[in-house]
Amino acid sequence: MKRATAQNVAIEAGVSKWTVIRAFTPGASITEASKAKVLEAAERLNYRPNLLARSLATNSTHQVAVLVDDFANPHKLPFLEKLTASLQAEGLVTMLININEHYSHVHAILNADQRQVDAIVLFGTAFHDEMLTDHKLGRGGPPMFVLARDSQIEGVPAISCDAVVAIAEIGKYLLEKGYRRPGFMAGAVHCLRRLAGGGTLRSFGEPLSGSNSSRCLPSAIAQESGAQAARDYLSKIAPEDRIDVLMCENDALAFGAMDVARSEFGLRVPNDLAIVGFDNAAPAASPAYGLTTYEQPTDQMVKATIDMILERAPRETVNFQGKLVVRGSA
Amino acid sequence: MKRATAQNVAIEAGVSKWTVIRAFTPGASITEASKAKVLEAAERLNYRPNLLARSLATNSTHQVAVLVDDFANPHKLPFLEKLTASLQAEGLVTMLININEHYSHVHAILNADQRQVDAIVLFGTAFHDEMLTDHKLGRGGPPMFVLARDSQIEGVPAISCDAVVAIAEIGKYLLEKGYRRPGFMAGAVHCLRRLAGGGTLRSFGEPLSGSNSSRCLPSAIAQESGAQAARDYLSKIAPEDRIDVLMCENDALAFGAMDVARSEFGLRVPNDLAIVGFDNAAPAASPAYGLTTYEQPTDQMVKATIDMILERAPRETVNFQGKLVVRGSA
DNA sequence: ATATTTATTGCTACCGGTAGCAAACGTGCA
DNA sequence: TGCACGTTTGCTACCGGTAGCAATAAATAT
Repeated sequence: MKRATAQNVAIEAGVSKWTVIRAFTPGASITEASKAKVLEAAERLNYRPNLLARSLATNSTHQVAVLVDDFANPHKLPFLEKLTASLQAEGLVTMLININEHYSHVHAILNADQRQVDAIVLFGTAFHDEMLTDHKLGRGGPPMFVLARDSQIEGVPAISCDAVVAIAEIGKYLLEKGYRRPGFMAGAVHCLRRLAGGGTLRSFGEPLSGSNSSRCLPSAIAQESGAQAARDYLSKIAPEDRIDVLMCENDALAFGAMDVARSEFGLRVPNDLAIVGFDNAAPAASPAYGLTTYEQPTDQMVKATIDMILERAPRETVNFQGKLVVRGSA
Repeated sequence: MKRATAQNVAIEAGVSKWTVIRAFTPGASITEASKAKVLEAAERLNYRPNLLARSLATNSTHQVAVLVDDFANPHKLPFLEKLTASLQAEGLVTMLININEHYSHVHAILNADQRQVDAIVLFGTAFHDEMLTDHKLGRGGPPMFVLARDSQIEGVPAISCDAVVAIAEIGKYLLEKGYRRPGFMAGAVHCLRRLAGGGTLRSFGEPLSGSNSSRCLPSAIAQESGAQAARDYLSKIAPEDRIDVLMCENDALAFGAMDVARSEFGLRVPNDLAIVGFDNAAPAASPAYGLTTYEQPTDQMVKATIDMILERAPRETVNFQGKLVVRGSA
């Protein structure tokens, strides 16, 4: 059975299709009598307005594309929950696009654009292709935003946690605690880093002043990668030459590293090796890990993103301050 | 700058808009010459077809709504990753809808329906409201599927992991290991349970034959709830009266319970209390937990779901067999 | 009772495509 | 040169709504 249209309801109710539409348009000019008549007919035919047609006519879909490329980070899930819930509260719906080796950013953006989404959110994902950004989407394309990562792209605001402040705060804390030989573990997805490489280490080195220089362990983003990177490092470097604290770009890496350090190398955390994460993912709070980490102000970030999408706030890069969550690991 | 339409390109290229459309329709009847002419003009104007208009005309959006209500379960994330990736590989895009106290199933289904999605997948979510299912969506609505949970609803096929087999297998294993006093912890979201209440306990009780009866600890789904439920139970029941193995409806509950048992009650797992989860979520593999759990065949389930959506397979409930993953916790 | 204002209803045109028929075009063959 | 045939192009009608003007009905003023 084909679905009923406004026209069908109109015939059923003995009015014109525009009257039917009005019955479904809040605040439209229509008498109570005909509205009731229409609603009754609509009920009989089980009519529900076609939002596709409306979107076409009004040039607004109330859909927001959210691109994610790192499903390995457990932190993504609660963040995604907040984001979707908040979007829905504003009448927006989420188009979730998984960026991977078979489905590139360009692919995703082009697709979202053709589907006429109201905005595109690069969630924890950034990319370079200026050619696309500037040219293809310059002309009437949807606005783009980068969430939870910094943006290198002109005209694409970023909504993120202030990495410099975060690093400084973590560094200060570690320094006070007496750590002097820090190491940094970064995820290696897509050439960009949330806590951008050099800058990070320098900021961290600074509070530690003349201390030993930092070491960087590259890896892909994921718990298993964190484990592997830690394994490589610990088996290669003699105990006396090792770092005394490991900062990880995200908690997933930290969990992997901690697992390996404890169970494969018998190291005590934090005594033999302290570990700091970033995100305050759920398992960090569990006594099994007790990870000292840094919590992003996700509520603020989500709110800011939506405000920009709805043009309730200027569309420009903003940085929020997170907070250090001290637990047993450092 | 407004986006270019086929009509604009047509004028630019000196042809009719239908020729423009044909240039963008694979296999359409058009000469190489005019196709090149059109593509060049399209490039100049930065034309990209409007999929909204196409969807309206073809009556197919290539969008699939995925409803999720339990973001607290870490298992959802990799599952969601697979689902989105597989959908995208088939040219389908995911509309992710977050079901919560502010946004009900009915709300979500109605919205998805009005957006003309090609299918609705209740992912790990089930609901009763037959009134809606039968009446409202009976008439030309999108097909619905329940993924990773069983379906009570007539005409809504479920794609899930065979719970009876799973429970039997777990029970058999635990029996062999000598456990005799099992307890079961179920999530209490929305009245439905994946391993439906009574049946579960009976299946589990059966292999344990004449042994002590099972205990059920109700709670909401989430790690914190698991912790709370375990805390309540352990502080209330004397050590000698306690269960010897706790089966949890999902890993998140198991993690919470294990944390509490170990760190708050000093119990050794599995010696003092064995714990079994369900899902094989990422942290289960980590030495920090080493959780014995049951892995759902997610690949098969996702594939089956998509086959049904695309009508490559009959739309009927299917059950796949998972496998027991034995680790240290039981 | 009639004129004037206002609320309600119906209308045309349009959003940007698709489907499928009809005309125009070229080509091969008689 | 003329005709049949297949290809290419253009056309009308349509998908299911929205916008905003015009006509009509109802309410108020004179």
